[in-house]
Amino acid sequence: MDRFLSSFVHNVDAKGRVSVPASFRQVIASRGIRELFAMRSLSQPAIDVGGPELMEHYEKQMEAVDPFSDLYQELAIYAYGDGAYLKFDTEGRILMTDFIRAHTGITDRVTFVGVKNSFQLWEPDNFEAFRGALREKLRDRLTRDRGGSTSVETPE
Amino acid sequence: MDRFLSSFVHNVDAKGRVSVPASFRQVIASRGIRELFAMRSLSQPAIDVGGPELMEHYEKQMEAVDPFSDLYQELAIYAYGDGAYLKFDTEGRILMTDFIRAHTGITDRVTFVGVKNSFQLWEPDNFEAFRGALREKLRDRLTRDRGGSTSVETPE
DNA sequence: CCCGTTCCCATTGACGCCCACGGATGCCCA
DNA sequence: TGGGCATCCGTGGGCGTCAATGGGAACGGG
Repeated sequence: MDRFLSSFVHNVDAKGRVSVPASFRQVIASRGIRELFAMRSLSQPAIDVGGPELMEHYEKQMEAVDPFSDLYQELAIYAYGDGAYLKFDTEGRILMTDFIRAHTGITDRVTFVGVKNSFQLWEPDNFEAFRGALREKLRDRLTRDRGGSTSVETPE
Repeated sequence: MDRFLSSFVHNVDAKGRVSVPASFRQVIASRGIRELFAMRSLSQPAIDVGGPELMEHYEKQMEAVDPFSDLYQELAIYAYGDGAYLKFDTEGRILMTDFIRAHTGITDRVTFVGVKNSFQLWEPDNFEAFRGALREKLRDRLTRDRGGSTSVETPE
């Protein structure tokens, strides 16, 4: 039970707060994550949330780049300037800031999606559409690769 | 929590004052930074702000240049000539001087961008445009040469 | 003496902490 | 096996605190 799994839809209250799923909080605690870090996903209208590894991932990549190059500077701005800390309140809730809303389209509901070592925040309809498209894509690929006599069934 | 992280937009009042984000002031205090340096970014319409390491960073960068060359002279003038020490008032605010405004285009709002060991001052619209372009650039790089040594990969 | 700069105080709006409620779940015991 | 109970979790609201902001007063240099 140490990885983020499954997805949950939670409500945003009038103050912009959302409860982080209890199971996610458990994972966070068991991993010893103290500070929750959030980054805009590069390819999706979603926010990636996780521990410091999320940022360290980019730091590692920066090590291979000339520290005085423009690319290095740009990576630094992306890794450090384009994210935010998320603070829990005493109830285990986080705030949907403008930074999150603008990138995801979230208003009054949020889908939490577990992605192993981190999780994502989505606007529920967006995620539903994305998930549907993703399934189809994967199904096509699977049927093709397997010679595709029958469709591939996934448990719901 | 000892690095400059995330970005904030603050207002400039009629006297030219802006509140430095509380979290940045906290980093400054925890690092024991006494004097805040400000100088022009070499590659962006932004001001770099930080402690003494910032100046050392510039100096290292300039070491690659012949100290008696015109380029060196020009770099020195560019970076130092218009550089400044920033003083806080009792409220934790700094002044938007003319040289800051001229280089960045800042008028009545400022974006503070954390970049690990220092932070930057941007005119909000400029930064937003820059950030958008940067995201696109990094995303292209990600999808184009996947697995390449210089590629940028997202976690998971 | 005037102007710019720094200090001090007031306001307001956001955020963190506290408590309260209701539904669902799981547990215990008959 | 089924009913009742305790607990946990998601949710909502009230309140105190602090940060961001704005304006006025005092100070100092030119």
